[in-house]
Amino acid sequence: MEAFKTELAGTPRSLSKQARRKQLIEATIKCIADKGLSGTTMADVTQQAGLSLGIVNLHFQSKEKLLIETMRYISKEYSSGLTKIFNNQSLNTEQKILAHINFDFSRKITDRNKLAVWFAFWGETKSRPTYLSICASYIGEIAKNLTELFALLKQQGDYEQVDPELVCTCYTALSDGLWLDLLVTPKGLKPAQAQDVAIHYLATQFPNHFKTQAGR
Amino acid sequence: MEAFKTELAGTPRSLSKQARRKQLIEATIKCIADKGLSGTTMADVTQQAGLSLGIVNLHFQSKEKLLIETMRYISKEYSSGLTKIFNNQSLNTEQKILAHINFDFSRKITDRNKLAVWFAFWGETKSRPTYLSICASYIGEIAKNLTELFALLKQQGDYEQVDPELVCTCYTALSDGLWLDLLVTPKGLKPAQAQDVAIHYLATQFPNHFKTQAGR
DNA sequence: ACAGAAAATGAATGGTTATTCATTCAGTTG
DNA sequence: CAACTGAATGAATAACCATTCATTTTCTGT
Repeated sequence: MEAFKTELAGTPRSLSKQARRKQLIEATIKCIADKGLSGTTMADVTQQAGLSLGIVNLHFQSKEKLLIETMRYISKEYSSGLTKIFNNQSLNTEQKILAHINFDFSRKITDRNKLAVWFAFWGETKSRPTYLSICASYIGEIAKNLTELFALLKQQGDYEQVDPELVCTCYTALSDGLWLDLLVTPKGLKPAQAQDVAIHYLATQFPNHFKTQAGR
Repeated sequence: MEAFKTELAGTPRSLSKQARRKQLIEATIKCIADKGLSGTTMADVTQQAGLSLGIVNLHFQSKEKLLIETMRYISKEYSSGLTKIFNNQSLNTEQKILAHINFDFSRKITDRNKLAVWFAFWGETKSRPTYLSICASYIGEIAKNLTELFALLKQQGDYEQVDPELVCTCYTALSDGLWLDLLVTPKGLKPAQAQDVAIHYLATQFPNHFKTQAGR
């Protein structure tokens, strides 16, 4: 029986180690959202996880490394979702772009706890370039893919004046700004409305493919 | 002589107090940009200002209050600049919008030290609603004014399909996202290019008033 | 069931930092 | 110029917090 387990996705012990790390990272996300990056202590994180004080150092060696892994965790979650869409052979260009937008404003991504973590890290980027270096490559990849999708749609839809790179920059900045809005004024814009704003912009570039939603 | 001074903008003593506070706030901005919000200590701030350790508590009572005043300082700087434009009787609607954009991407506003402070505070907003409450009223006022300008341009330019409120939301989110870009990837987008992106969007709404810049 | 190993615990430690306040310094008044 | 007033200083304090590690608990293989 133990041989069986070992031959699968790892020994029970290593599986458990991964699970513990994930548990601690998710507790960290909750703490950063609740208390801010500066207000999050090891005691907070371990209490949130329902574990003992020393556990973080056991699994991550230091607080700094826990924070870096937390940043990596949400970066990967975001970028892997988009990569899956981009590589999905059964979707055409238009459907991929639509899936991209749906993902950007999905419940998973607009979860205020995670948005709080994103912006907590962005706020420290200038003083801690490590945080940036973690997600820089993901961001570059995403921009490359999205630009390519816009370029394909330009060809297919006969949109001569469209500048795919500019549209990618503009769309990306727009979604960043909408996420900030969702984070700081939850009583204002709702995710579905934020998505409508993003579509409103894309409709200006690709009017035959995207229609601004009527009313709200 | 003392009566004279007292009747002006305050006694020399109080003037000096204001100057000291400003000096400390500016030192705080520099420190937050250099070391992050969590990494900024009282020793850092006072050393940056070239003053002694106890001075912040003397003038602001506590670190928390210093941070709040710092947030208020940059909020006011931003909103008062825009209010001045909005109230400028010698500008027409189009010129006011153009002045607004120019201000948003001016050196004063896109200064990375100040952007770092903005985003440092945004990142803590969820856990510290005080930060939000400080600038919430400024933000509301700015949105109201900008929406009004877009509504006027809609009338004057015969842009029937334009939704001024939507355009305001979209423009505001777009500039937030572009500022984030300027902060985190200074090697990428430059302020002038960011401004071109913003104009590119406005050109889709008001094509007779704004033209997308050729090339970059 | 037992030995050995890994995981988890949390009290103790040491370093950091906000705040205090007795003292010093600078400016003003009579 | 002497007395007074408030600003500024920075050593001392007290609280906080990341990290360590001796001990306990839990799991694994035989």
